[in-house]
This record gives sequence, C-alpha cells and structure tokens, in this order.
Amino acid sequence: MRTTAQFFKALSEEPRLRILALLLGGELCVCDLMAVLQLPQSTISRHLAYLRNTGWVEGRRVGVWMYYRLAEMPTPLARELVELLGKRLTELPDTQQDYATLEEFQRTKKKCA
Amino acid sequence: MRTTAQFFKALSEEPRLRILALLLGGELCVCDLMAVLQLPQSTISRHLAYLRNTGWVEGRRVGVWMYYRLAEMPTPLARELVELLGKRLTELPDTQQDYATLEEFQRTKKKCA
DNA sequence: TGACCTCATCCGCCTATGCGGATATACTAA
DNA sequence: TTAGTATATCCGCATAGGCGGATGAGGTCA
Repeated sequence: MRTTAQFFKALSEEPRLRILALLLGGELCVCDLMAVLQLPQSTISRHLAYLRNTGWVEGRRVGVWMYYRLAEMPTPLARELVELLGKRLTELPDTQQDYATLEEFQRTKKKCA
Repeated sequence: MRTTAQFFKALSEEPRLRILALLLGGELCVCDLMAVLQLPQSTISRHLAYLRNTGWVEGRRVGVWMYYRLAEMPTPLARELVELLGKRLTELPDTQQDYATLEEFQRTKKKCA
C-alpha cells in the first residue's frame, strides 16, 4: 500500500506528469524533454531520477545521450493505469500542446538525433 | 494539467489511499475511518479535508455525524480511474485487511450507527 | 591528451504538507 | 442551559521534496 501511494506520488507533480505524457508517445532523450518543458536540465534530470526510482521509466545510454522510455509495469493496477493515461491523459489540451512543441523541436534539431 | 497532478496527489499518501479504498465500499463516518486506520481524529479529519478540497469525496452531516462518500467525478479520466481503483486497489491484501477490520468494528459498535 | 558535449548529482534555500495535541464548532439530549 | 459527543480547525514542529546554479562523471572526437 505504501508502495502504491509512492507510485501515485510520481504523478503528483506537473513536470513529471508532462514527462510521462510525452513518454507515452515513445522513447525520448533528455534534451527533448528540456526543449518541451522549458525547465533547466538539473530539474528535468531530477524528475527523471524520481521516475526511475519509482519504477515508472527506464533509461538506456546511447553514446552521450540517455534515452528514456516507460518501463514494463509489474502489476495489473500499474499496467491498467498506464493504459488509462494513454487514453485520457494524451487527449488533454496541455498534452496536445506539448506534443506539438516536441514535433516542432524534433523537426529542427541537429543534435540528439 | 496542474489540476490533474493535484488530483493524483490525493492518492500519494498512504492514509488517504486507504481512506479512498474504504470509501469505494460505500459511505462511512469519521469514526469508522479512525477505527480502521488507527490514527488520531485530527489526522483523519485533515486528510478528509484534503480529499474534499481536491474533489475526491463529499460529506453530509447527519446529526452529530459526518458521513463521507466518493464524489461524482467530473472528467472521464477521473471516472475511469475510480473504476480502476475499484477493481484493482480493492483486491490488494492491505485493503482486504482494512475491510475486515471495518466489518469487525461495525459489528460491535454502538455509536455512529 | 584536451576540448567539448550530455546528463547526473550536489548544494543551499524554500514551500508544502505531514504529524498529533489542544482548542473551537456544531449538534444532541437531559 | 449545561454536559457530552463528533468533527473541524489551529498550532508548532519536522521532513520531504520542489527549485536552479554549480560541479562531477561519462562519453566522443580531433
């Protein structure tokens, strides 16, 4: 139960929720997230560490870049929650806006490719 | 989005999650929750205030007693989340334990009836 | 090796919020 | 009206965790 509460706590801050919404669309590197959220790198990285520690995401290193994606969820509750977020969180206007910003950034970026 | 994060924050503390799990089973009064959670009255009441302010529960007064129940959820995300909790949170061992404690308490209590 | 890049962690600061005891409020009943 | 009960709120305190700048670690390339 404490674990479950901890799990929900990951969703309780706006930057983390936005990061998760973005990762629902697929793997991204840290600089993508910085570009969309417009937050300092240390802040992004700290939230990613939090999400990693609570089992929400996992990262893999590719050369200099770290790519993050949603992790495999260990429980039915968690799996169905991800499914729900994929259906309902992604349709929110703020999320759509973030998706648009991401697409624009990815179209023009040279690095992190 | 901030609202959504705030909404999840209600689930991010163990006592609140237990309270919600109990209320998934139906309306309860404060003394029921005190009996199950074994926490001081001020603590229970504070968490209920938090849940009220974030739209999770609503209370009605019956004489001296306050009965709390889950509120009508305003968004599809919220409604489906409640449905998910009803299916998956309630099957967790800790929740089952709380249900048993509640039933035992309600069988023997004289007041709050 | 040294310059440079990405990302993680450290640091000090600050706010939100947890806690439980004490007090206030609202209601009932004698 | 007074006593008693249930609940809400207030209080001071402690801690988790937010923030962004600075620094460190890991990797690349000339």
